Amino acid sequence: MTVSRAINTPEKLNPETLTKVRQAIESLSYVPSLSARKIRGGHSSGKTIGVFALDTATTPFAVEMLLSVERTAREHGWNVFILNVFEIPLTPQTIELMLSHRPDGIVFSAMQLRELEIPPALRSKPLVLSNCMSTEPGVACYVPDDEDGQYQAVRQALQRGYRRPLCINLPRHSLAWKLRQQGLSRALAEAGITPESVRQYDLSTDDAYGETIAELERQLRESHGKPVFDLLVCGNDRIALVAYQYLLSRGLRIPADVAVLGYDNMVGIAELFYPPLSTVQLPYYELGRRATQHLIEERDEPFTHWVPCPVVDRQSW
Amino acid sequence: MTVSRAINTPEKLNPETLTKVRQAIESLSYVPSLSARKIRGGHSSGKTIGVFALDTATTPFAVEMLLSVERTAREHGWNVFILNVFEIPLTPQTIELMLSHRPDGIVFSAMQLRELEIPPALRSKPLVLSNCMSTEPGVACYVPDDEDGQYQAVRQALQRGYRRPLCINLPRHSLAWKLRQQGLSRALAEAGITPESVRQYDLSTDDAYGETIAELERQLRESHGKPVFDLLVCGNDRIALVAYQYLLSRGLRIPADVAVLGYDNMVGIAELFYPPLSTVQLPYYELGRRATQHLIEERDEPFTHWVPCPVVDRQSW
DNA sequence: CTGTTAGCGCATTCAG
DNA sequence: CTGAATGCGCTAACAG
Repeated sequence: MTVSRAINTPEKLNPETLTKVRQAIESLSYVPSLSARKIRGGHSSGKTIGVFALDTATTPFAVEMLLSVERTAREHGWNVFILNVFEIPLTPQTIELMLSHRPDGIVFSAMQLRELEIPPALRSKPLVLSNCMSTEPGVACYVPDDEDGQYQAVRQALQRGYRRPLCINLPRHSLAWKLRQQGLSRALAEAGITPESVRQYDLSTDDAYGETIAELERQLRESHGKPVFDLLVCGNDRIALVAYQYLLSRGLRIPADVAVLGYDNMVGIAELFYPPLSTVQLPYYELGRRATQHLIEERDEPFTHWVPCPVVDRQSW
Repeated sequence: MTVSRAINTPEKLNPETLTKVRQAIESLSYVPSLSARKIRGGHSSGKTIGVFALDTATTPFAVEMLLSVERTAREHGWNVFILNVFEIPLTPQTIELMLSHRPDGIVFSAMQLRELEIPPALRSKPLVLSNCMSTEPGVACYVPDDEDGQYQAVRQALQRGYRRPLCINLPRHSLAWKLRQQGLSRALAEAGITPESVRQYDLSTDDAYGETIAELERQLRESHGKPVFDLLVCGNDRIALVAYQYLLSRGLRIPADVAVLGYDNMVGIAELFYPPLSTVQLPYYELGRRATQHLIEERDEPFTHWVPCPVVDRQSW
């Protein structure tokens, strides 16, 4: 008991006793058992957040979101437990593993923005989604404000004088597609450009490679190598990467001949574009942070929270 | 007690009782508490591996290593707890947090190959390093066999007829530098090329951007745009990415004018090179898997285990 | 086959 | 200020 007090409420101990206990702790390198603390229920050792992480393998850039959950939680004295999952729906075993940790709150995070079904078993606890949305309403979720992100970016591009955009969009079925279109339209409208006049191509899958090149080739062929577009708006940085190489290899200069705008701001990659890529940042860190705070502060706002996507101003426009 | 048996040794129960218990479990959606199980010490619920993960923020590609730890452990009924760390040496708090989970074994993993000092407090438990090495001997570690990886790749390139390589290497102080040089020399020697005759440039920092372009520019200027090298051996895919864009923008064709060889095989990126990048794969998944098995099988082989780096044959050579 | 006892490590409560 | 009793959820060991 005295040891317990030495650790949790040292001020309640006689200084001499405290010193002695501390020496013992030191020499034995004693550390209290988290399991034993948790079992008692008295949350003196901090509560626990359980995190489901989807798509970590395929989209590692987004791990920032997990790091921010971990950081934010720890700053508030909470513990975090991350469970990587590779498929949805979650298997019963996976859910049980999560629940067996007795989390005080659950974060469901997807590295790739998606909509998904939340198993009822999870709704018994405080739950928040990060970078994903629930098919059913009544669940708090934090997602990138793609509408505004795309709007801001295109608006800035337009302000710089570009007038003839070509868009290579994410697949139409993706959650972001519609939002981005709205943002684009809003910016276009403000500049007095009719949406119908802008060239658009929707990728059919997430694989950007072949189609991006094919579309660019088509556009360039039509105009004998001189692009009729002066701004290439890409659904993500991966598309932009492919486009860059293709454009560069055709002797086109970026941004002199054509400006390029990405989306995502892939950590450690976007800076390596030649020239460095102007893009819109997916706010992974913020997503994780806010979702975590939602849990910690026991907020009751079971709706969609839009997190701003800052425009990252580099040299491709 | 009967519930405990229903879960752990159902065959010891009367089928009727079992059914009843299971119904109760179902209707209450009861899941045993991991903490309570762990506290008892009897490892009926599986042991626990604690993982320190360093550099996760800056090098997210390597998360595969963490996923394989998680998978491998789970396949063997072990639990995993990952603790991301952002700096070394580890702070006492971080170490305590790890220890408070009472792990049965510890994996120290670095996303970026490095050498580091292991705090004595950790050596009290079974310990294994993944993608990093200890400054002191006597610690088991699993690291990429960069010597052989570089050797294999250059050998294959030489077999394809390339004869005048230019190497843009990792910084000289990096752990991989020497190994790669040895592999390179071995391949060169086999082909009868003297190491002195090959052009080499060592990056001064991990930031590839400026120096890579400057070096390429220098080389091309010397020879009036016609490269005297027919093979560009890059210390990593990021260097290759920068080089690609520069070469392409100078009207050079890959691999017709110059072949490019990367290193790392960055997931989701190397495929997007135009043309797709031939590179050497850093075996993150294997690193994690073997390190984990080392712990699970309680191996006693406290030395460096070299894990092969497969050559990934794409279209840049 | 099922139930009882006991104890894992900790912290709340109450006694000294 | 310090200690003893108690119970958290679970299961090994033993009793019925």
